[in-house]
Amino acid sequence: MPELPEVQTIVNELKKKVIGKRITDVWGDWPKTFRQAGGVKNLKKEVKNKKIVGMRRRAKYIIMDIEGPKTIVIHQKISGHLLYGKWKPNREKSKQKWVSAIPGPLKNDSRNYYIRAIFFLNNGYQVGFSDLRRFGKIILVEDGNVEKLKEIKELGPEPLEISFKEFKGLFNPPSPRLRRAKKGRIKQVLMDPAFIVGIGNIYSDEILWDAGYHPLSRVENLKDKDLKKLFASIKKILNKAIKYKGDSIDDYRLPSGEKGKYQDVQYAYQQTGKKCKKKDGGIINRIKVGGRSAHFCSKHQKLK
DNA sequence: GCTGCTGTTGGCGG
DNA sequence: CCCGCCAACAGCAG
Repeated sequence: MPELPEVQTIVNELKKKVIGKRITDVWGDWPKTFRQAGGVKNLKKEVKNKKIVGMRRRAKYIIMDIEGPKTIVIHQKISGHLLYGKWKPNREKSKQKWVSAIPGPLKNDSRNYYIRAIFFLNNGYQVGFSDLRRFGKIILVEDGNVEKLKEIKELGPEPLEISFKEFKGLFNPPSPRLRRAKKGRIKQVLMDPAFIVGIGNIYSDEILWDAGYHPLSRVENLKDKDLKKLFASIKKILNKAIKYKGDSIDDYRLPSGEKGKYQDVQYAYQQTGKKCKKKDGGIINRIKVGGRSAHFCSKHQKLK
């Protein structure tokens, strides 16, 4: 699933390819994907012949600035990921409408088959949006209104951009976000984008494994030294995952179609039944927390 | 054929 | 009001 490290990787890699290129055409076949862009037809009209001038990440959103008054905002949701390649319409009768003209993972990894949208560029390449489950969203917004989008304005801070002092302030009053001390189960708090952004099911499990807290721990029970430990693990794990170019255990792939490498080193997520990598005699267990699966070591992750 | 999984929002009930 | 649960969205695996 694309979380902060995956979205950051896609932005980093794609930027190198598309900045300065002109969008010559847009294709799409799933109206819901484009609802907040006024439909594919409107999106095409607004972005055609516009140069891509910037690309950045906010939370799990990709923000693509183009010439003129509009900005493209993309959320990849569960299975979406942006790819950079060349696709041709498939002439044969099949579920697949576009087929990669470039051999390798774009062509042979089924996670890259589900092309729902294509931005055609003036260098002959295309940015394809593969999204098996079709939950992804492409939004078109006035440049000045990006931060006012309802999806963006309620978001919490970026975990890699805040100090410990700011982090601590999120839990304890006085905080601009809180009237009273934050309460709740630690896994759900980490995954709450209105509290802190970019952390989903994979990295909440990984961070809690590293920090040594059971996912059902209550944040109101954390002392300053516990918050310090948690904060250090957030930075450490997210930075490590960016270094590994994300986790491809599920649908996420790099813009090249290749897999990230974090799944080769991950500690907890989807490791049910395996021995804990701390070699502490613990086994990775799985429970439900807020309707989501939580994976944790039975030995070293303590309930607070 | 049914259940579970997944990010995010939103609604319901205790 | 707060908390926890669940549906919705879509498709595939088991």
